[in-house]
Amino acid sequence: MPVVELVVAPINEDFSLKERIYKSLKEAISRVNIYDENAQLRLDERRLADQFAISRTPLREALARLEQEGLVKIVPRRGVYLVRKTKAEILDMITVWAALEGMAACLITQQSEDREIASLRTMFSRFEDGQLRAHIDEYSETNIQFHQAILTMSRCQLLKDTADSLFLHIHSIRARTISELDRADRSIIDHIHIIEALEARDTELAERLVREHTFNLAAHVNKHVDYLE
Amino acid sequence: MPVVELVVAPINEDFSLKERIYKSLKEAISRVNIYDENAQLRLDERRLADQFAISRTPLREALARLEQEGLVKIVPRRGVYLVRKTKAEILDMITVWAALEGMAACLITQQSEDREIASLRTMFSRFEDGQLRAHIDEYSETNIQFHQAILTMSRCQLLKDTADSLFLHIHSIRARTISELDRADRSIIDHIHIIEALEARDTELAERLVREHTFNLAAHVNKHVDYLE
DNA sequence: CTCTGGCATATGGTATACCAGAATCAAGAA
DNA sequence: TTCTTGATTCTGGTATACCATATGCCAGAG
Repeated sequence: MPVVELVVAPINEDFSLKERIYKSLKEAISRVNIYDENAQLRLDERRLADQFAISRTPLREALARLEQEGLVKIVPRRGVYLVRKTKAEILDMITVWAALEGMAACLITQQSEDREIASLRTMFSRFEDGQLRAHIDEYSETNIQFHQAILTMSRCQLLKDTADSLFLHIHSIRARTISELDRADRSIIDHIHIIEALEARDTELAERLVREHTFNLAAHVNKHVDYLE
Repeated sequence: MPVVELVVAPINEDFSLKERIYKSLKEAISRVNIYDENAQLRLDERRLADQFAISRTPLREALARLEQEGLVKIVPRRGVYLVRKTKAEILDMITVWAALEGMAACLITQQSEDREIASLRTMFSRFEDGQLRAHIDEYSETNIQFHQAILTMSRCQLLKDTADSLFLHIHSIRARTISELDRADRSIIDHIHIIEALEARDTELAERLVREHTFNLAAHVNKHVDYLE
């Protein structure tokens, strides 16, 4: 049957400026190392509005959302500031992350199919013996993807969404600490053990390993990270 | 030394309108049974602005925050709507809640003092044998306070904050289901067992009991709650 | 009666103007 | 020099006007 009707695209195009501004700002913030001592923490509403070539109104609505998310702090009549998390807050985040990812592992052992779990293994195939240290940057990325995959496989969208909102803050920490070689070695071993526990459908072990892995990060941060005040 | 200086109140008064509007709206939303078939889900920006006697700008910034939180949905050129969660989303929330409260229980067994844990017992002293059914409404409130207390005692502020953001949605469900008498009986027994596990510093048991208790709510919702689509 | 098209209206989106508090700096007094 | 003080400027807060689209009503064509 030939097409006799005009078929048009559903058109969606995220229209609103405030939505695009929000995403754009969030993306920009994630690229700034806010813990660098020279980091510019102050944002200027009017200057930003100029740069985006929009008025302050939609920009302010985007900022209101970012404040709700804890990325910026708006101080009345003082300014808008990027928020630096304290070490205690980072540790709190890691604790919550451990709870979320642990639950995800728990769910995976109960409902995922074998081949799904097996797919986790392939993520690390590139980094077999000896290849790890040569591709440390690439591994850092894979490391993050692994944890994202765990959360996604839980099939609990909120679990992943909640973790994602923490991710932005933990991201820079994890990427920074993984570059220490011995931690990368340790990390990949932990991951393999986690995968094995998932494959064995050992709910308690899988969850325990995930938590321990995450709490190792917490311990590391607690001991070695000093740039948080 | 006599007071020779003018001593004035510390002045704080949450200045910004948008902050007060935000809280006020959130509070108002929590009082509406959005699942009632007659519930008015549509919000009118201009009418609300009139009622608050402010302009639309700060109101819209408050709405932007509420949207970020998932309480309302702003549809471009259509309107602002209160969000009805689907049953699947409620179940997801309960899953995340279980992860959070479970972690809280875990932390409590490791770091709380005995007297802190003991204070949980006193919450239920009013409802000893036979008194429960007579004060079912009051118990519903205590029930909620118990779970809040667990999260607070974890000393992980983010754990509690994250749970609080879910609380608004779960609140009405928990309050509604608890009024079935047999569930209240079961509930108080579960709570006592949880407290006993905490007192015994049995980390794994405490966490498991908390999770099971929460998942019982999920199962109940899954089976008996039909007003969510 | 049914359908089409246009107009009036409602509603959120955006731009702009103005306000008030805060910071900065300069000038003058001690 | 140092402190006070006031003016200027900067910044976020708020109000208001206007825009574009969605919706509903109604008249007119068929």
